[in-house]
Amino acid sequence: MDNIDLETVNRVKPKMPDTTLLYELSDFFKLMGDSTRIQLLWALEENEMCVGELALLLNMTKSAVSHQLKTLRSAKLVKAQKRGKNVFYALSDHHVRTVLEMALEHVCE
Amino acid sequence: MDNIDLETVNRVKPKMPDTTLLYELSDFFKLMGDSTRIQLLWALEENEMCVGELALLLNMTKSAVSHQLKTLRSAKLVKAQKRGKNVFYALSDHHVRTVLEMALEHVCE
DNA sequence: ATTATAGTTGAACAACTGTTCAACTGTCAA
DNA sequence: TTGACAGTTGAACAGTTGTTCAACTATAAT
Repeated sequence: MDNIDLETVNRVKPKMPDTTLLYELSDFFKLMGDSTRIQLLWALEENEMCVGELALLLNMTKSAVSHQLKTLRSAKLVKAQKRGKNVFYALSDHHVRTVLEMALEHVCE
Repeated sequence: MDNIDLETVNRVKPKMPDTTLLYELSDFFKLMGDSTRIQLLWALEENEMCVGELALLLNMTKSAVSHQLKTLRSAKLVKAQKRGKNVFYALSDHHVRTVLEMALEHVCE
């Protein structure tokens, strides 16, 4: 006696995402799953800004902001450009806006 | 002497999301930021399934699956229905599919 | 050259997260 | 009623994550 429908399981199994894609997907969502990083992306959608400006805007230390920018940068979501003493950050991927808007639609209902 | 452009900061500040929305957004992304939960949602997009079937499909213990289903359920992303000895889970929000597809598009490039 | 500012870095710490394990509830069959 | 199965639950554990702190590099101004 077995309450499991093996047919269903076997039909769905090949439709599951492969491991690589799966981890890319969850890594992307993990990246967005932090309020500081969302704020950074949100702000940079308005204007490129340097670390000090972002720190002032979010009321955080430059160190904390810099750490998170590094994370976003290594995920290729933002890019950095040094000008004089400052390092200016800007969005490098305009997919970000779309995904944020989709999530907003989901959350606001 | 101050290298910060206060005008930019003051212009962007009012455009930032308020605290509540911010946390709703990041909580939603946190929810998607786990490969097990993505697999569960992905599978349930194909068919409602009971805990045992999902555990078999993902090659995990029923306990682990149950814990994650509880998380998804309290976020209203899935709903449960008891039938006999089994508890069948199904998607309760078809926004999920859209968001997953958007993220897929982002990741696959 | 010296000093001050902008930003980065790594270690440390606390908080959080996902899985496991064992004990438990509830349902069906014999 | 007894036993087996389906699922849930909470505690415990290890692994991860975000911020802080202090030390550091690099650029610009005097």
